[in-house]
Amino acid sequence: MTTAIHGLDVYRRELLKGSTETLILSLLAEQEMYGYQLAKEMERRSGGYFHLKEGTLYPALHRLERDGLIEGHWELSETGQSRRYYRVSARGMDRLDAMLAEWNTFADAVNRIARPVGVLV
Amino acid sequence: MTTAIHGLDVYRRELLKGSTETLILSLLAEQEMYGYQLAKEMERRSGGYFHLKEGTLYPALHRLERDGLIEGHWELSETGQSRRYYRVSARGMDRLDAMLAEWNTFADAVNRIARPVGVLV
DNA sequence: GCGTAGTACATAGTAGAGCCAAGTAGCTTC
DNA sequence: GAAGCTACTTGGCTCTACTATGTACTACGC
Repeated sequence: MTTAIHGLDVYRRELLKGSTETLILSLLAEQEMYGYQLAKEMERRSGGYFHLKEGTLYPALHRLERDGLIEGHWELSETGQSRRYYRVSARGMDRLDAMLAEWNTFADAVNRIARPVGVLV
Repeated sequence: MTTAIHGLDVYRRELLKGSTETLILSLLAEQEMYGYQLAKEMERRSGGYFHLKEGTLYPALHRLERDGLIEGHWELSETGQSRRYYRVSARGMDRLDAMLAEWNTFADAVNRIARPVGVLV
């Protein structure tokens, strides 16, 4: 019976909702990257915690590009594989700032409710 | 044009996904409450940041009860209104501990990616 | 030559959560 | 008796992460 464990898996997935785009923007703001590279980098930095699936990553990139927050262009690697590199637009940088501020506010609010004064784990 | 603002609204809503149940469990772990009271208390503590809508709150309570994490019972207020009070079950307390630990891990992972060393807002 | 594995991107379909909207119902105030 | 607050319920909608599958190229071992 994996019910209890499964509950936490769902929980982690739901936590991720709304954060993936911030995470993607954050990484691209540092450096131009293509999708696959981005997924690997995110996994590396989070110590394996974040493992973006294709069905999450690519639609998210498409959304960000559609909204004008990132800009993509094709490049051909030396091995002959096509890669789509993305960089953050000016508008995307503004949005990233706003999202990070929002994340701060959100995390503070959660801590005010879930972690009353003096309670440490 | 409210496009930019709207984007952030969506972001906040999505951030909330996966956290509401933790927040509800946290408040109920301190004290028995009924739904309406819980919503007010959450709003009060978060300084108005969290404003749970009925369509979010009550289904969430039903889910938590269905999963055996909280237990509810009806009481009649002195004004004659029926209220459903909830308290956290033993299983719910265990789950809450796991969720708070998960929240910590998640928040750390986000900060590792979105806030590289030395970058402060 | 062929199977396997890794790289790299795309997308149809599914499930779950928050929200809107509308409804029910009791109480108070005017 | 209409409005407004309290208090709970539910159907339908949207959005997002995931599953699964497909395409296509490269590299390796046999």
